[in-house]
Amino acid sequence: MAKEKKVTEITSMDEDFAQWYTDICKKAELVEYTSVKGCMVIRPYGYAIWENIQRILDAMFKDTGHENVCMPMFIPESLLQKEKDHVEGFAPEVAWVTHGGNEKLEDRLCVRPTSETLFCEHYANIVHSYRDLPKLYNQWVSVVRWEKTTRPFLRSREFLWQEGHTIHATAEEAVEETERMLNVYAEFCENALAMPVVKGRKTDSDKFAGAEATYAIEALMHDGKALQAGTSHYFGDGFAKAFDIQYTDKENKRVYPHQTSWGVTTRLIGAIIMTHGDNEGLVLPPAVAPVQVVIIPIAQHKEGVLEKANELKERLAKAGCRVKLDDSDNSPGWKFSEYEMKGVPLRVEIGPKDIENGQCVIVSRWNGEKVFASLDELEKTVAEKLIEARDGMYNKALENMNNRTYFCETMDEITKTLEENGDGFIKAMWCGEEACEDEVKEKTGVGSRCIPFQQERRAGNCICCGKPAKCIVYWGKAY
RNA sequence: CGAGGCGUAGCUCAGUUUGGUAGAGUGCUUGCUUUGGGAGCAAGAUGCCGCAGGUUCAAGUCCUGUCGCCUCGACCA
Repeated sequence: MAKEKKVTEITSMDEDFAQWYTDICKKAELVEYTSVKGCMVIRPYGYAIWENIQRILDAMFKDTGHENVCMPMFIPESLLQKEKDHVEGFAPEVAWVTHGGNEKLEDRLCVRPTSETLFCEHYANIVHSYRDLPKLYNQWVSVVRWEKTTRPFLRSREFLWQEGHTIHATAEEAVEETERMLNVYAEFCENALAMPVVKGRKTDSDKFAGAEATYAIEALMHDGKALQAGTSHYFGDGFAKAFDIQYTDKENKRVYPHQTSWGVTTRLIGAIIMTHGDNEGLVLPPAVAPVQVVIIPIAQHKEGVLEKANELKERLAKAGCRVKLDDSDNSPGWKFSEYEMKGVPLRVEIGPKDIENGQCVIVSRWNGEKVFASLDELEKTVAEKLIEARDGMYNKALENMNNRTYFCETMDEITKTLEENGDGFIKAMWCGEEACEDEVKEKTGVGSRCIPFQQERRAGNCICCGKPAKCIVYWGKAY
């Protein structure tokens, strides 16, 4: 019978989380593989999610005073090598262009893995006076990092992202910018993606190559693994010195400016999948869902059903809703499954019986709740249900994160906690020494995720060496 | 890059042990009947068996090489 069909079935996440993830990517028509490893086709439905992410974030960037620019995709090797830590961090995973046509290039070109060096070269040209500062730039492009192990959205060799690059007169201003943008990311994740995050600073060993400080938002996935959802870096004047960017200040002195960079990537789509998805498939937060409401006519061949369905579609579209009417001749049951798999937040069913009663059925994807709604109040009810979906999804994800966050006082306790409860966030005190950080990872398998801004003192000593602790740290297994 | 697994129809896979006409389910196309949880019947189309060599009268099957994908590690957004 129908229920035995395997083709469209999604592997249960308890059975095989990795396969569940891959199934959703394919069956929800988000991506398709290509003949180049790690380079995927982002299909229309997947790309539409990215477009919504872009649209909302871009508005937030503009609101905070940023301008979009576009840098070249190639970086000459000589330019990449100007900042020592930076090149060391990225060189192992860059792709090189060695030929132009049949001619071998004198200075080979790397395909940008990130664009700090290009922005620096540019800033050196255009920043001369304190009057030229700050420059608050951002670009939406793709970058290439030749990863060995690849997974759709989480780790691909080419990925889409935005990279903000700003340059300021003072360190204070730059630090402020770094924090501001991390907050923008956190706000976006929590409001638009209904995804709770932990804001914090990365330990020194985990800093971006060339940064003075790296901040990150960390999210916890359904399987208890952590995912870095966004980063913001403070560079101090290190890049300015390496690239010889100087300006004349008010006192007519030549000084170095201070820089930042910050980015989020299509990995956010992976985060959405693994934060909200369930065994029926994807569950999309309304703000970024390509289709917010799907209308499914029941017995659509019957007089008046399609007309009514179209009328509802027009009304919802007019009310500002992204709405789709599926009048294909697939059975209603097929359509239910299809749009559940694709994570459409709300389903509106309209059939002869409903029309007779002046109502329709509204089903929420995130909790499966089914209600009858008066057709007169359709717009209002749909709007309420969409808000309810965002709030419900956020609270559910927050509860999952809280339930999977543990405080530990000894290394053995970490091991025991992970064994008993599965992966999650471990909160533990730390002395600040890299040796201890390494030892924790080696002995328990969890790495430091971040030093949260929201500090608490739950014990006096470092979990590893027992010396006085400096801070509490979130530890976890990461994607 | 280390360890393991897998490449046969759009998809999931059988067939490989023991060489002998290329298979199933699902999907796709057409028609009719259906329609409140992946509908039914009938007819039809679809294959460089990952790629390259080799052994053989004969290779999806055996041998060698190679490429790709998946899982787990190490590295990373």
